[in-house]
Amino acid sequence: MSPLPRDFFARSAHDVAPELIGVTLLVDGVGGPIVEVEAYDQDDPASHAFRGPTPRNAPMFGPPGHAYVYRSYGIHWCLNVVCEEPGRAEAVLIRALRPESGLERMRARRGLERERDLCSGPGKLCQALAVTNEHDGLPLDAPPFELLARTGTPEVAAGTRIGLSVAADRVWRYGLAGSPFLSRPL
DNA sequence: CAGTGGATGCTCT
DNA sequence: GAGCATCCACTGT
Repeated sequence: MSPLPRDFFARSAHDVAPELIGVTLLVDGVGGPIVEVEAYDQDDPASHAFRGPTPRNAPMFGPPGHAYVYRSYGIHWCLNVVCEEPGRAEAVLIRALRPESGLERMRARRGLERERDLCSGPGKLCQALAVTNEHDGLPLDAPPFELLARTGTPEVAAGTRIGLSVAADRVWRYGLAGSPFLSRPL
């Protein structure tokens, strides 16, 4: 597998999101192919970028191809990849992946055995891959990150996003059709 | 299964 | 001071 092209993220999050399904994400060698993502753009009331730049969302207004990591509900971390429609702040939330590499490290970090539950949600995924605010703003084409292009063309399904109190009806969630590693079916 | 509620900390109003 | 881009344990069918 080869690294993603450098300009992969220099596009709208709506174009990038479905193409991330099947891309392998590794952090310090731990991870696997992405099976679920959600897109967020600047005109989106559910997006952290909606109300303009703040200290927290600064990476979203920075160059594409970098990580945006935020704390969720005071407990979990969530990982986004920053995209760039020219002049806009956009990102794709990585919600789930199929555990493939570093299974034992994932199990130890999660305190779980079941493979299906290791990375089936944004908070779980960050715990399994040990992603924290220390990764906020880091480039995705340099260690500890590794993104490997997919080899085939997976069947991508779309659905509504999860856990939102506004703009919950937008069909901006993408996943590998039928995968048992999704946070929820599509 | 489905539904409910608590944990917990930070950001922005 | 309110409100989270969540997860888990617990309840009740």
